[in-house]
Amino acid sequence: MPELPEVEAVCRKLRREAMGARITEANIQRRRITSPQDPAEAESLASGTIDRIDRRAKNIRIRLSSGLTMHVHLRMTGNLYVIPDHRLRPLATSAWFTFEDGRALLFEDTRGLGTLQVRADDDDAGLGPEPLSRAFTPDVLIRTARASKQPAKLFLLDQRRIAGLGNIYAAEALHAARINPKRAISRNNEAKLRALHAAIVRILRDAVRSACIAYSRPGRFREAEGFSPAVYDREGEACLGCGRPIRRITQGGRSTYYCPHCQR
DNA sequence: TCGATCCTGTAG
DNA sequence: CTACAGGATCGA
Repeated sequence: MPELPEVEAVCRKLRREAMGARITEANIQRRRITSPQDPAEAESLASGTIDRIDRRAKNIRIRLSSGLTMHVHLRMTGNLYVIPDHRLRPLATSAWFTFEDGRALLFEDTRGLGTLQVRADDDDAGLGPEPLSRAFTPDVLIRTARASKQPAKLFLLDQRRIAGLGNIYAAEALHAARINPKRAISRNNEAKLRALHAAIVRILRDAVRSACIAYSRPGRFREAEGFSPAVYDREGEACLGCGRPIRRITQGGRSTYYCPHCQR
């Protein structure tokens, strides 16, 4: 389930629970998650105390006292959280890191598509601006949009343009801005692009807020109340704007939900 | 720009 | 049984 807001929530919770912890043992359970890095190398590098935890796009970065950084990407089904004892780890464990105080940082991932690498730097090459940072201004969006021939939906999913938007929130933002997902992003006028910028920021902020509430509750689970999609996963249901049915199409191999009437 | 691919789980 | 899943990369 992780898109930017959920990753942000995971990150903030980790920051409260794992900052300053000393890693005494690292265990990569699924070899492929570190690819192309050798799992043994990742294990040997993941030591020392945790100095900083932050997020870039959908990556969680855990900075270690050695100066190295663990880069964790949860992909579709990953989750990263602290458990009281590593022996409590679930079956679908991709990696775990024991702390000096007996707790453990757990990387759980049902599908196992998530990744973890220990790298010498915060290498973000190629990622676009963070949509919730000051760098993401309406003018930045307008400039990059004008230069792209991609369909609007694929443009929003392209991490090189805007870092961190995913399938749900891309669809929601396009609906809020009344933009047709199939149409080239560059063919929208300035007013629409400004509306899109505002929609992205507002929707992500709201989603971060509800994700944080959901994740801060005891247990390791959630269920984001507070956020109910206007179009996502609502094929055939009534558009909240015009009452006509929401349609589902495929773009880039993934579902896009939109209202053909409101989003022209 | 498409389709396949990495995996497992669940809904229909 | 098939289709699909909130992600991203690769090669044709």
